This record gives sequence, C-alpha cells and structure tokens, in this order.
Amino acid sequence: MADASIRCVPSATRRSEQSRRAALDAALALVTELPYPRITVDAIAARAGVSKATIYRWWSAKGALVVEALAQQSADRPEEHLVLPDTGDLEADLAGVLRAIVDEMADPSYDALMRALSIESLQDPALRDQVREQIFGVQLEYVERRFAAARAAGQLRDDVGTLEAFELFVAPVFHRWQGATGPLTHAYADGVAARAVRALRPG
Amino acid sequence: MADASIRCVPSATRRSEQSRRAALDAALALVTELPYPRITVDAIAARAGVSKATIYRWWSAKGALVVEALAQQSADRPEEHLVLPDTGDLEADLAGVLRAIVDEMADPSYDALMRALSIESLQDPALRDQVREQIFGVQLEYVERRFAAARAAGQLRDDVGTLEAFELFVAPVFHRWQGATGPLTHAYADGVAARAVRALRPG
Amino acid sequence: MADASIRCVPSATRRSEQSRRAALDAALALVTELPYPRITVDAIAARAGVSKATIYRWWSAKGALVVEALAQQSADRPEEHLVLPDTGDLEADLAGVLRAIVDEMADPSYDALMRALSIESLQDPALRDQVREQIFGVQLEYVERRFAAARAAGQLRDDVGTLEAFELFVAPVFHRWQGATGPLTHAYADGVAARAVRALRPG
Amino acid sequence: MADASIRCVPSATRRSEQSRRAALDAALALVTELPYPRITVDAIAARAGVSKATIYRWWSAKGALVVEALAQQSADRPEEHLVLPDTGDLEADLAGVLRAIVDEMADPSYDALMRALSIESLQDPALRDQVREQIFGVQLEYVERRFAAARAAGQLRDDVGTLEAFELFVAPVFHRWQGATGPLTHAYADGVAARAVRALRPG
DNA sequence: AACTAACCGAGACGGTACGTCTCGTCTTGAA
DNA sequence: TTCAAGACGAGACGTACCGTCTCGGTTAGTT
Repeated sequence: MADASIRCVPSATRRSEQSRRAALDAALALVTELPYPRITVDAIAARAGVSKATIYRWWSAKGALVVEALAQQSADRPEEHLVLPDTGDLEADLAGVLRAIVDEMADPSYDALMRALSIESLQDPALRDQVREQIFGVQLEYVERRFAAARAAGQLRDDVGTLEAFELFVAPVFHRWQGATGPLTHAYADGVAARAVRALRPG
Repeated sequence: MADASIRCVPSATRRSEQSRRAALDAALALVTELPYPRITVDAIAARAGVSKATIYRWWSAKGALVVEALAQQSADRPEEHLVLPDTGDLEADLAGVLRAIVDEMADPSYDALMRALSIESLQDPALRDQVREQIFGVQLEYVERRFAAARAAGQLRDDVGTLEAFELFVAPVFHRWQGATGPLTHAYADGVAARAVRALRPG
Repeated sequence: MADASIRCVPSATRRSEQSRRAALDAALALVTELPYPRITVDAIAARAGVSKATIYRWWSAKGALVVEALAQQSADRPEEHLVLPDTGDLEADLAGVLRAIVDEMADPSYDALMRALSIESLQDPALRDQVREQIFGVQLEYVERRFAAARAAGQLRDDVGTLEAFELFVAPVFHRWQGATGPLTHAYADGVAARAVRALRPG
Repeated sequence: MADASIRCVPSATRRSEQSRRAALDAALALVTELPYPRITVDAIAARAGVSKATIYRWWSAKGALVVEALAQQSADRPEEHLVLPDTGDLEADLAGVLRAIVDEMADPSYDALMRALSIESLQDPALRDQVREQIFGVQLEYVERRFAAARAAGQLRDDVGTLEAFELFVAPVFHRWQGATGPLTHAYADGVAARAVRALRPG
C-alpha cells in the first residue's frame, strides 16, 4: 500500500463535507486507538459511516487520509501548535517549548500519531511532501516569528536561517524519540535549549 | 506485520549457514531494489532460493531479518563506518564526516537502507532496540574516541555527554534527510559542524 | 442485480422520447459488443448520453431495459420474424425456417442477443414473463397461422396443440444452441423438420 | 465475473482433498438455499471453512466451482441420474422418465440449481463446455444404453443418432421449463414421449 | 410572462462482492 | 532433522457496479 502517489481528485465542488469530516475524524480516532499497521481502510470507513469507495475516491490510500487528518487537526487546534512564547529570554522560551514537546512525546497517543506520520513519510515520498507542507511547514511558521524577534534583538547570528535554527533544537529531541537512544526528560530539554542558544548566539 | 517481538531462535546447531547468508543477502538486495512495503517474505525466500518456513524458523518477521541483514553488512564493512578523523581541528573533522554522510544520503541504495531501518524501528520497539544496539551503538563508539580526544584537549564542555554531542551534529542532518525539509549539501554540512562546535565549546 | 420485479413507474407524458430511444439503442448496441456480464448500467448510460437516474426512473434494472430493447427491435423489424411460408409442403416449410434460424444463430450478434434474453429470463421471473409475452408470443402467433392451415389440410394430428407443435421443432435447435451439444447445420435443421413432421402426422 | 476462462492451475498432487470437498459441498448447499446471484464466493468460503484464496487457487470463478459441485453430485449419486428403464415399451419408459423430470422441475431447489447451471453456461463458453462434458455427457451416456436396446429391437430408425433422439424428448421439456411457456404436467410428459416415439419409429 | 413542476445530465454516495495479495502456519517428500 | 516447495486459513487490499440521492439547469404546460 502507499506505493503510488497522492491523488486527491479535484472537482471538490460536489464533495460532501460531512463525509470528508467523518472520514478524517474516524482516521484520527483510530490512529490513537490502534497500532498503525492494524488500522485498515475498512475500519476507518466503518467507523465513519462512509463507504470504502468514497474514501478511495478522495484519497489515494490510507496514508494520505491519515496525514490529512493530522493536518486537519493541526489546523483545527492552533493553540496546540509549537508556539514559542516571547519573554525576551530565548533560551528559557526554547526550554519551555522543548519541555512541552518532551511531555507530549510521553503520551502514548501522541507517540502513536508521530509514529504513523513517520512511517508513512518514509514509505511514500508524496506523503513525505504532504507532511512537510501541511504539518511541518505550519510549525515552522510559528517558530519563525519568535526567531524574527530574536534576530531583531541581536540574539541570533546572521548566518543561520530559521530552518537551521529550528533543526538545531528540534532535531535532537526528535532523533532521541525515534531511536530511543536516551531519556527524554525536562533536564534533557533544558540542555538542548542551552546548546542551541550557544550555537545561535552571535560572535 | 511486525506486531510481535523478536524470536531469533538460538539452537543453531544444525543450522545451514548457507541458507542464513542467502536469506540475509537476498533481503539486502531487495531493500535496495524495491520500495520497502513491496518487499515481501515470499520475495526474499524466492530470491534466496530458501523456503519461507526456513525464514520463519530463524527470524520472527521480515523486519528482524532485514535489520539483521543491515547489521551484518555493518559488521562486514567496518571501513564504511562513521569514523571521525583526528586532525586536531574538531570542526574540520566534523565537517568532513558530515560531508561524507551527506554524500552517502544522496545514494539511492543508502537511502533505501536507512528508510528500511527507520520504518522497522518505528513499527517494532524490539527492532528499534536491536537497531540501537547493533548499528547505532557501533557508530557511537567510533565517535566516542574522537570526542574523548577533544575533551582531553579542552575543546569540549564538561556538561555535555558524548551522546548529546553526537546528536548535536547528526540529528539535524538525519532530520533533514527524513523530512526532506531542505537541501543536503556540503555547505549545509559545514554549517551544522560549525554550529555544533560552537554549542560544544567551553565557556 | 435484477432480484426485484419490474417497476416502470412515472407519468410517461413528460417522458423524453429521445432519452428513451437513446437508452434502448445503447443497450442494444452494447449487447452485441460485450459479453453480457460486462454490460453495465453506467456503460449504457454513458453510451446513450443519458444519466443513470433517468434509466432507473423508467426501468427497474438492467434486465428490463435490455429485454425492452430487444422487444422493441423485434417490433421494429417484423420482416425478421419467424415467418413460416405456406407452400403446402409442411416439412419443406419447416426445414426452410429452421435453416434460417440455424443461420441466424451463427451470427455473433444474434447469438449475443439470445444469450442476453436467456440470462435475464433465468434470473428474473418477471422478465421471463415479459420475454414470453413480448417476444416468444409474437413468434408463436406467426407460427400459429401456418399450423392452422396444416391442420385444415389434415396434415396435423388433432391431439397436438400449436404450442406443442412449435416446441417440437424449435426446442431441439434451441437446446443444441444453448448447450453447444452438437453442430447446427442445414442438415441438422432438415432432420429436425423431418422428425417433427413424423411426430405430428395423423394416424 | 466469469468472464475469463477456466484456469484450474496448480500441481494437484499437494491439493487438500478436504478443502476441495468442503468447498464443493458448501457450493452445493448454497445453490439450493439462495437465488443464484446472491451466492458469493465469500459465503461459500465461509460456509466451507476454507479461505477465499484457496477457492481462487483451484477454480477460476464462482461458476466453475458451482458447475464442478453439480458434476460431483452427479457422480456421487448415480441413482439420481436420468436412467431410462427398459421394460420393452419405449414410449412408457420415456414417459416415466419424463414424468420424473417434470416432478423434479417442480422442486424449488432443483429449479434453482438448473437455473444456476444455465446462467453460468450462457455467460461463459468455458463453463458451457464444462457443463456439457461433466453433466450433460454423463446423462447422455445413460440414455445411450436404452436407445441401443431400442435400436436392436428395431424400434428406432437408422437415420437418427442418440443425441438427436435425446433432444427430441428432453428439449421440449427443458424449453418449456426455461421459458415458462406452458404447464409441466404428467400429461404433458406423456404427450412429449408419444410424439418422440412417433418421430423415432422406423418406416 | 412569470410560475411551477417534472424531467433531464451529472455524478457523489452507502453498499456488496469481486479477485488479488501478503502474512505466518502447516504438510509433504528428498537429502 | 533440516530443508525447498508450496498449499493453506485469515483477512486487508483496491476496483467495479449496484441502485439511491441531491444538485442545478431546462423545458413543458399552466396561470
């Protein structure tokens, strides 16, 4: 499955918003309830009260539906985004958000969801792009604002782009989560924040 | 698939080394030839000229076989490990190895291997642990030596462990590779090395 | 499909004759082009440039439409009916018409039409009755005239009805066609005619 | 369905006789229980306790399985065959067997079974041939014996083959059954026998 | 001339069944 | 015993049609 590329047929005018939401909601619910390989299109269809044909009419495969469901959730709950506060203290702000991320990663349903996203991304380039644009990109925008402020306050080097700065504090946590290569604690979050700030500091 | 844990029956008394190698080689070959979800146990068995029963007798599932195949390859080709040279210039050494990694990631075979490893890690905690110990751990040991030297030369802060230091320069590259969130160039490698060294520098 | 009975509901006053003919013509065309199970309502609708809803508004199912199409054709081409000539020689007349039938049966289009009729008859009693009345019955009437003449000429036994006489020479040919149990040749037609006449002869 | 031809592929040596019988028995049972289009491969598989893949491994489609099931039943119950007794009185013997056939045709499950056979035969030439060889042919052999005796006793014309003679008394009944063109009574059976014998009598 | 009502095309929808695929187990026979 | 070969039960996959429905647009046949 998930070998082909995304379809997401256009004509969208006559599309039933009700069916669309039912499918996305069902997908979201199942993602947090079952290990990813146990989630089937039939189960999503049944849960949504929607026919399998309808799902395949609008999504190329299970993965595309799941990713869109997660993106939709992202859009529906902007307060749950990776919003960097701005207290003036960049390291503290980063540490705070990293602690929050670390806490979320301990939640089994968040874990399941991340796993689903990662697996699909790795299996299908089209889905990887979808994830990057619909989920990662949104997160990045939120971070961008805080870094713009930091840059204006002279706390950031000129030779580091937002994407690189973002990677600097997010990638280690993500890497450790994915590989289970070490504990994901608040202390660890603080350490990552400290190192990131040191790396980004001018001079 | 890959829902259960590893078995890897020990007895091995009358085990046919020939069949074992054939299976591992076939798995390795297919990983680089096909998108991961298209690789089936039947295909591996057919390619290896080995029966499916034999595979299931010695490995619990496709994933365990693939991971062992990759670990085996890792063990067979130590020269391809992530060996940090020691020229005394830590940043240059890091930049060099990161450039090498970036080059490898552009190789479709390497890409496919990494993808397989990541997918299996994400699907099965037991395999994730296996990957960490048999592949990641080996890499880490090689890096450890260089960092020990740097630490002795006073180039490293005392409050940063080897694992954290390792993550600092590897995780961003890996994250960018997995998410296709940006270009993987030598310039990028140099930037990551520079930032890592800044973050690790004492004072 | 075709599990329910015939409906043929609405007003018919406002009915578009154009759509009706288009549907019937499309059905007829497809019957001769495709194996029967491959003929779909969607295909008929598409070919006719008519919507599926329109088809289901006027016919209960594919079968009803096909049967009506065939009946319509039957009505449109009376010259193609099973017309028994009357030369005075009953056996020769029968042999002539049977030879004509045998020739027709070799025509793939006719074969396909007969197949469609038979399949629908067998699947739905309502359609079977429709076929009997609108197609079989018409054929029978034509035959009736010739047998009336034969009866008047004392060439027919009193204890044999027209239907039974009809069956006597038509059923074997039809049976052989449907079961492909033997060759359908002019010689065979002559034999059937001879046997029928012997069976029907008085005394 | 049933568009392709018969496959019946693999080795057959390793084939599980148990699964084969379970599938055939289940098919037979369902044919008498449900209208033919309602019989599904899934239902047969479930009833038989056999996997769908096993069914498709050995039969090309539902039709082939059903036909083989009926042929198997034919083989299992030779006493239920169309066995013509030989009392010396050909007409009485024929009338007897036709009366039995007429009685059977009134049985809904026999009716359903015949319908199934006919529909499949009409939809797929390969199945038609299978029916002819595995079912019709067997019946014909039984009839052959009685006609041989009749022929020896000088009760049959020399210019009529067994197949033609068979058609003469079976086809009218079958035709009337299939088209519902008239009542199927013992009196009708007697009439058909009488006409057949007249047609077949020498001189 | 506007109104109304039924028809029409298009095509999305909930369903059912299809035939294929992969999984992991099990059986057979040769070495 | 181990192995190659491969049939098996289980069940998800993605496709094809079914017959129903809603949507606007059009076209009679009134008012």
